Amino acid sequence: MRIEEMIQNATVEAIQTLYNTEVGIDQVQVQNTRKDFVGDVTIVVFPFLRYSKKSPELTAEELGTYLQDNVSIIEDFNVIKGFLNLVIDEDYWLGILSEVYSDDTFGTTPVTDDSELMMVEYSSPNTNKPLHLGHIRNNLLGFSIAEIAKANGKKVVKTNIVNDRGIHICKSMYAWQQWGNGKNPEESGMKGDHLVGEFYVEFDKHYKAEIAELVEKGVSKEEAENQAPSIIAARELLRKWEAKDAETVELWKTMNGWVYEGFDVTYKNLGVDFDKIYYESDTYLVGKEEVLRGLEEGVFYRKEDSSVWADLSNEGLDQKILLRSDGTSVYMTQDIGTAKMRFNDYSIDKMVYVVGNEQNYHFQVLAILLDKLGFEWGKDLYHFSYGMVELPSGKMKSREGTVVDADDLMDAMTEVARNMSKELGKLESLSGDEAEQTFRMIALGALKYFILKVDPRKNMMFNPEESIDFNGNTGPFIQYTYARIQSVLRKAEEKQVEINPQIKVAELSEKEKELLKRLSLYPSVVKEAGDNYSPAVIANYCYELVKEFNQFYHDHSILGVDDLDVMNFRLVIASAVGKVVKSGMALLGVEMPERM
RNA sequence: GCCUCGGUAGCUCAGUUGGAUAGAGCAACUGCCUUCUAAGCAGUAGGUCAUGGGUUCGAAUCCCGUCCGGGGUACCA
Repeated sequence: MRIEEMIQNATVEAIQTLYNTEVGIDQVQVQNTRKDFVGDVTIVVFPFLRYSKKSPELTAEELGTYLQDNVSIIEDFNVIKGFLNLVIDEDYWLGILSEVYSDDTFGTTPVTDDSELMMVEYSSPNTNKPLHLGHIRNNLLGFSIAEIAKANGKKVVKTNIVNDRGIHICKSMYAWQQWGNGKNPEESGMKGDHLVGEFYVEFDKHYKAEIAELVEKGVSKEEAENQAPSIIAARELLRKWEAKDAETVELWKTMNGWVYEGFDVTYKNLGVDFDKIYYESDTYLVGKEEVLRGLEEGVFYRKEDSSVWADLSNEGLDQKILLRSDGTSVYMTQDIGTAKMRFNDYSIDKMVYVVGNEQNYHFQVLAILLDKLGFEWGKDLYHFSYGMVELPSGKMKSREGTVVDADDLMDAMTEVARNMSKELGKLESLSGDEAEQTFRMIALGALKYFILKVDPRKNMMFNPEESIDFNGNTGPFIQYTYARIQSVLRKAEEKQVEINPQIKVAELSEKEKELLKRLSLYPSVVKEAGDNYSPAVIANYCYELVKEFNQFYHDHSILGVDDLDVMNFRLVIASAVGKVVKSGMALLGVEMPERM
């Protein structure tokens, strides 16, 4: 049992005995004692004054006495105003330490046969352009949430819905036909997704010029946007694609193939993966069928222009289109089909969509629509809604080229890591390959930590010039500390020092005790991260732990002490910190280098 | 207009179900590499928690108003 629960239970019991009142366990606030006070955990007694009908000090005194007498690990207590500070027996913390040292799965819950199955959808790229910084946040969050769920004992299926059809890819296809001159990734040496993205931009350039030309001739802007030859051609391609025109489908397959090859590289570099991939081209028809079924069953209605709508005014929302007047499907249609297919394929207990907060409304509607269509899981969907990534220059816009490209960013950061490492004279003993691998690890560690340490729900600012930082509260700082711990452990091994996790020392220093207390928190941190879908909780915990260790490391020599018991004890602490940090960072997808 | 999310140091962010004197990092300034890795450590400085009220033993945190910003708002995804 966790110490917090233990004390909560004992306090409930104390209040029952002393004041003859039943209180709920969650009414007992147990928190870590603030640094400047004596004690390890603190109970706030203000809420109990109404039962004790005594002053805060007296109430705390009474509770403290009871707890000290009845809970074996409570050694002492003191009272300051309404705060009851409890001093926990050192043996308790030492017990945690040897647990961390010997249990490789410390803090995690094993997956069993009857574990809940959670499906996490993330990434969800369009196939007309390469991945950018916004996708990076999505991918890192999705991957991390899946890992955190696993650590909390859930079965997880990571999934990706690829938006491989629609007007966007037709724009790239048309531009390639018109101005591509048969360009392809092999001959041009360009990454496939970048190549296709180039034509998407090309399309937009021509499209804009055509609009301007028409407006010049006196056509209204709205009409111009519909009459521009490029857009008409792109729409024609979409129509031909839906009609399964052989040539069009062939081009579509080829260009998507280029994009997938490119995506594979990006995903691999980013360190994310998927268990099951769905394609919109497979799911949109299922969605259409479902909408038509809903129409027959009277939950949707058709307007005179033959478009299909859902009336959500009873839910406090407005009308939502489900099929266009020309019968083609919209975004929502596809999501209905995808959901149906997924629930057919897996027995999903929890469906999580990792999608930006700009789509909050969409998912609110999706849940209601699925519910209306009779899927009992509809209202249980969880939209993990994360904030946008903003640049100093403002919002990223693909078409305007104001995006930070994912591949470029990773390359640039690796470059910085390499230069910095050389400047610092590090890793000179490693082979070129090993060093290169470490540079990448550091660069990705910096990027992942930077993005995951902030509250996912909030918008975040990314300044490409300043954000590539390797000092302070960063991934590399954590990696660096880990590498130093490994270095100490290697040296201990060279010296043939045996490590015994059971050994005790006469007295714990303040810093040592702080470290043990923090280590004991890891399981509840993992749980909290799982409950709140927040990798940031883990990132911040790891930083605090590592910072604490670094201070310890500077004040306490580990291998330089004469007392073997003390050396042993400090080695156990170092090793335990290393293990927890590695485990925690793995939940963020951050790898730990053995040296750096 | 309506809906929704936000506003904490110059900048980027933390801040436990309301708890003790609001914390980190960056940037600035001071020290510390002959000693287990200085991608580090120690220190100085930097705050009317947007703002006005309310709730109570206690508010950055909860409620209401105002200001500022992001996002959404019927045939883009």
